[in-house]
Amino acid sequence: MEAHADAIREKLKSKGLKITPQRVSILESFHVIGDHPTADQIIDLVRQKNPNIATGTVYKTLDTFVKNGVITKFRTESEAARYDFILTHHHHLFSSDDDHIEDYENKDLDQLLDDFFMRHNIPNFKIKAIKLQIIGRFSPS
Amino acid sequence: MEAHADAIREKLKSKGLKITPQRVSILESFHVIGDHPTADQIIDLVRQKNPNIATGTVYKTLDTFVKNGVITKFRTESEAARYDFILTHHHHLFSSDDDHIEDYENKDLDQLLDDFFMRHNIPNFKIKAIKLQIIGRFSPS
DNA sequence: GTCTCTGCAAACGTTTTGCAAGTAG
DNA sequence: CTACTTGCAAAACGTTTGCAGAGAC
Repeated sequence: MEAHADAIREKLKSKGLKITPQRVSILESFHVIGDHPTADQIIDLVRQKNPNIATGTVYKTLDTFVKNGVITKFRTESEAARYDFILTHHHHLFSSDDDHIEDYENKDLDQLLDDFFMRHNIPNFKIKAIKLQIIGRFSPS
Repeated sequence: MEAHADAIREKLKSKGLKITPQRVSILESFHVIGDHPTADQIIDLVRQKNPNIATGTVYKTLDTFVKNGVITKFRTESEAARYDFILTHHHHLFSSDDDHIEDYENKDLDQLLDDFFMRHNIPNFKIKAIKLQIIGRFSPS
């Protein structure tokens, strides 16, 4: 029934995490919401199928996933943290009008930045990662 | 006594904001804390000289300052928002070990990014600003 | 004198915690 | 069987709000 269920079980197993219905539900929700959900959005969605799931459980689970490299967590201008199912290095486009966020991935850009900082070393600082926050306006396509 | 007091009064006046001891204290605190303080750090510092200042007042004041372009506000991986006294466009270096943050400003970098996105247009998106989060490790100088 | 700002306390939204009961392995 | 996970409720944390009194201009 759920197309991603097997892949999700595999992923949990490969990280040495126990497979529970709650965990599977939470990971499935990323495929439905797609975007970059807040904990609250995940709770709402998961409760449609599993009304008894506790708020604390979702937070603990998301935390476990972040710690085990299943998902990542980031923050925007607004209060609530957001979770990201995509693990490969990427940047974000932020709408200046609302909370909408999209991914942006471009190897040339990353190469350009690498080259730049190779040439312009920052004193007493060793770069581990560079993330761009690209703020602007989405226009209807 | 306070070296920056006059400049601060000028700045408030130029923005059409009333000059109150609380507002002056809060702006002075940026020169003491230097870094990128949280509201909480500002409250602690301001209370050393002005023990009666209310939490709500500090938040409201910081908000007023942001709205009037006196300071800016941004978020990091951690919970609390941070405030920035520097208004010119700049990027941030984030310590991967602790909460330390430093500014990074480089016109060449900004030019490089402008050129890049001029050549690589993002469909249905109009860029307004680009902020780099440069994550890494500060080494003792 | 007017209008804004301040202090206070209550409340809000998000997230964390402690613990007893439940469940995956 | 054991260790980890869940549900629940309380509380912690950062922040916002409403209001009455105080203060800047």
